[in-house]
Amino acid sequence: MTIRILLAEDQTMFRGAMAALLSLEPGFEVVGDVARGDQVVGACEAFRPDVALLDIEMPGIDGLEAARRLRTAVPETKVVIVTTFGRPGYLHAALSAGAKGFLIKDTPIEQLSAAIRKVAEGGQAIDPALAVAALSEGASPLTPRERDVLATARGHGTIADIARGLHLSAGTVRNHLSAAIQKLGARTRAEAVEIAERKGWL
Amino acid sequence: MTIRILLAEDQTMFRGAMAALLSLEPGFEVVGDVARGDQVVGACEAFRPDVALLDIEMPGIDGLEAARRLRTAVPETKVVIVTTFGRPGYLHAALSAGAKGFLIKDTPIEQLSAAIRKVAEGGQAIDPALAVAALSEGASPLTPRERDVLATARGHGTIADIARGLHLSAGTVRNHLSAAIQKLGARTRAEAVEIAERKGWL
DNA sequence: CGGCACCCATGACGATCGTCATGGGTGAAG
DNA sequence: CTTCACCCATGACGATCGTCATGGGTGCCG
Repeated sequence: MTIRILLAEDQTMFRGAMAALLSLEPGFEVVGDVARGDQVVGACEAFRPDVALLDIEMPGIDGLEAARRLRTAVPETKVVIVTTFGRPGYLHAALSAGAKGFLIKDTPIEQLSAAIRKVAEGGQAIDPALAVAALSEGASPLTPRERDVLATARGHGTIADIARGLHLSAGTVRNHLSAAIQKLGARTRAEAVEIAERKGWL
Repeated sequence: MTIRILLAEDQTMFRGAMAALLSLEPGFEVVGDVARGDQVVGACEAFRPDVALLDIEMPGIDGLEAARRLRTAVPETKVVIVTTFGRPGYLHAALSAGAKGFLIKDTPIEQLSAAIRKVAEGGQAIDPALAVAALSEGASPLTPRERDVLATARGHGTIADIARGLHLSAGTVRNHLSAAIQKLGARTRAEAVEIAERKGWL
């Protein structure tokens, strides 16, 4: 019985290479491949794959959001997240989105094949190194609002801009930022954004 | 006559997939693959490939620096840069580093194969969309020192830190940053760093 | 009900930042 | 030699930022 796979990945070259390679693997069949997150649900509804390989960084909606929607729309399709960045927050988000597998792209293809088989059989496949990292890092210390402010701070320059973007007073924004800066051990708004982004707390 | 290829790419999964796929292509032979920029020259000296496929973002030294060193160390090996980010500055840097080809990873594999063949025969293969972008963007407006200061600003938080890292007075750093901010049309040091990074002027 | 955490806001303080004017030193181009 | 661009530095100014104290509002939980 062959395992039917859907591929979601925005880099055309990588997507093509993976599709070709997985098709060669005995017992695998790549039934579709998409380049955008917002095409995942539609493709899965059409092809009914056993496993969906989702990148996180994609145009449209990201892989995590796609996984969330897939869980209710096509629950029989198991999700494996394959991402470039081993951010601990990503693993948390992926698991709570119902993903059964989580690998970073810096792992050999043999492990990817093994993970696909394991997940197709109803098991799980989590990158062990990332699991310990996620445990040691812990969850985000930021309150939801602090997260919002920090996320808006990435891109817009001045505090006034952020305040305008969130319909808040400038003082409130400064307070949230100050709290975030302290919690993250940063000394600048920019540093705080950098840290939160690296840990996947954005 | 087969084309001998060396692969330099830090993402294991991508590297493995490309190696497998290119090996299947008739007339191609992947003679080696490395994961770090500082292993490129050594591997090329050992294997003498016709074409070296270099990623830019790599640990050790980046693909551009590797291309520069390769030109004097193993001049018979032609360089093709394959990178994730289509930053105009990258194309400039790659060409002046002696690269014969330049593609972004968001292009089909068939075009990669075609580019490899063209370069192996002594021709060139430049992504046309990027070429026009590089021409319209133009070269970096930053002076060398402004570039240094901006590069140091990415990471270190306060001006005092940057000044310490470059053995400068805080005032001088502020002046260079002010000039860079104006030239880039930014309103914040962080914004200026962001813009310069996106255009490949870091 | 009484904590408790989070949200929003205000005001004030010192530190830092971005801008400008100014000046001296170097090296390449005319 | 003059001009020009770049480098480094200093000082001063106003704007912004990060911190703190304080207060009122909400909703959850023991």
